[in-house]
Amino acid sequence: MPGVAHTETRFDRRLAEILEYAIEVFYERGYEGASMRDLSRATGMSLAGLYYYFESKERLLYLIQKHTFKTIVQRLKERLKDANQPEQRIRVFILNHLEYFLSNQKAMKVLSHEDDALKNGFGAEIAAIKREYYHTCLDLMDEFKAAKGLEFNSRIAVLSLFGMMNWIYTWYKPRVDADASELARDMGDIFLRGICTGGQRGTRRKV
Amino acid sequence: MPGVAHTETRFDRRLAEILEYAIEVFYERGYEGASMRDLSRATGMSLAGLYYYFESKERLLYLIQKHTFKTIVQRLKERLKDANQPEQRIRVFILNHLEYFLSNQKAMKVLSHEDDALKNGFGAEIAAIKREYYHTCLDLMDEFKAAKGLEFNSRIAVLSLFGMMNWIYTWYKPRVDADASELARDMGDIFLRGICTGGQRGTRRKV
DNA sequence: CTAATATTAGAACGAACGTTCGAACTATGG
DNA sequence: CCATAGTTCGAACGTTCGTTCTAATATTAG
Repeated sequence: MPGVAHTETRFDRRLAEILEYAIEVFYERGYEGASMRDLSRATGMSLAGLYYYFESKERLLYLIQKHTFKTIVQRLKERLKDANQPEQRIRVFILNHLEYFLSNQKAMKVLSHEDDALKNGFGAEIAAIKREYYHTCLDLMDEFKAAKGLEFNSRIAVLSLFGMMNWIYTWYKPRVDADASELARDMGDIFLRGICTGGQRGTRRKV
Repeated sequence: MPGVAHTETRFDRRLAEILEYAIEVFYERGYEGASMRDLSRATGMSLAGLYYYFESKERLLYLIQKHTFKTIVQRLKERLKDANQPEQRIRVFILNHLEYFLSNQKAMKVLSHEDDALKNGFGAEIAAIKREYYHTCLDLMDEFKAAKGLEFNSRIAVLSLFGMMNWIYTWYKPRVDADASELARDMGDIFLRGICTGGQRGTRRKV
C-alpha cells in the first residue's frame, strides 16, 4: 500500500485511548459481563460516541486481542534472532512471554480468558495467530530435543509450559511476587530440568 | 446432625439433574453468557419451573462450584491416607487432580474459568475451599523440600503446577491426548524433576 | 469568516435479561 | 375419592442490553 502510512491521525489516537479503557473494563468484568455503558462511564464518552470508533462490542474485543497478540509475537521474533543455542532460545521464549504478560497483565487476561468469546471470522483470525505462536514454541522444543537427544511428548511439554505461564493472571501480585526476569528464570528452571530425562533414552518405566 | 440424612428425595434427584444441564450450559456459553432461557431449553423445563429448585442464577453457579470442589478435596484426602513418601504424595495429588479434571471436564472448566464470578458470601465460601486446597498442596511441597533438602520457592512451584494442570481445559482432546494416569505421570515427571536442583543447595546462579 | 468535515451526544429502538406471581397440574396419604 | 402438599407452567414484571438515528458541536481548510 503506497502512500498510506504516514501520520497518526487524531482518530487513531483517540481509538487507542478507548481501547485502553476497554481493556480495563473487560479485565474487571469479563467480556460478557461488561456493558457498553460501563465503557461509556469509564471513558467519559457517550454511548453513541463510542460507535464512531468501532462498529460493535465484538469488534472491540477483536481489536484488543489482535493488537496484544501481534505485539507479543513480533517481539518474540526479534528476540529469537539473537539466540542460537536451543536451551537459550526456550528461555528467550519464556522471558518474552512473561515480560509482556506482566507489563500488560490486564490485556493478557483479556486475551487468555476470553479465548473463545469471538465468533466466526473474528475468532478464526485470532485463532490463527495463536496457532502460529504455539507452533513457534513447538519448533523450539523439537530443536531442543534433537540437540540433547531427548524423547518426550512435545505437545504435552509445550501446553504444560503455556499453562504454567498463562495461569499467572489468576494469582500474580506485584507486591508479593518476583519480577518477570526472576519468574522466567524459576519457571525456566522447573520446565527445562523437567523435560530432561535422567539420561536414559527411549525407555519407559514399568513396560 | 442426628437424624437428618436419610432418603434422597425426588427434589434432590431432580435438582441434581438440573445441575448437570447447567454445567453443560455454563461450560458451553460461560456463566455470564448463559441465560436462564438457555437452561430452560436444555432441561426442557419452563423458566419459572427452574426457580422452584434454586433461588437465583448465582446460587446455581455456587451449587455447581461447591459440589465440584468439595468432591475433589474429599477424594484427595482419602487417597493421601495411603501415601507416605513425599514424592509419592505429590504424585497422588497430581493424579487425583487430573483424574477428576478429565472425568468432569465441563464442571472443572466452570470451576476454573468462572473463578471470580461469584460475589460476596457465595464467592467467599468457594474461595475458602480453594485456599484450603492450595495449602494442602503447599504442605506437600514443603514436606518434599524438607525430605530432599531442597530449596525453591514453594509458592511459585505450587502455582506453576496448578497452571500446568488447570490449563488442560483449554486444550485437552480425548481422541488425541493420553488418559489421566499417563498425563499425571508426564506432568509429574516434568514437575518433580523440575523442582529438584542439580544438587547444589542454597546457591544462586549469577550473584 | 465560511463551508465542509470530523467528532460527540440525547433519546430512543427492539430484544433479551433475571425473576416473580398466581393458577394449574400431579402425586400422595387418609 | 377427597384434601393436601409438591411440582410445573404461561404470562408478565421492570431493567438492562447492544445498537442506531438525528441533530448538535468541534475542528480544519480555503
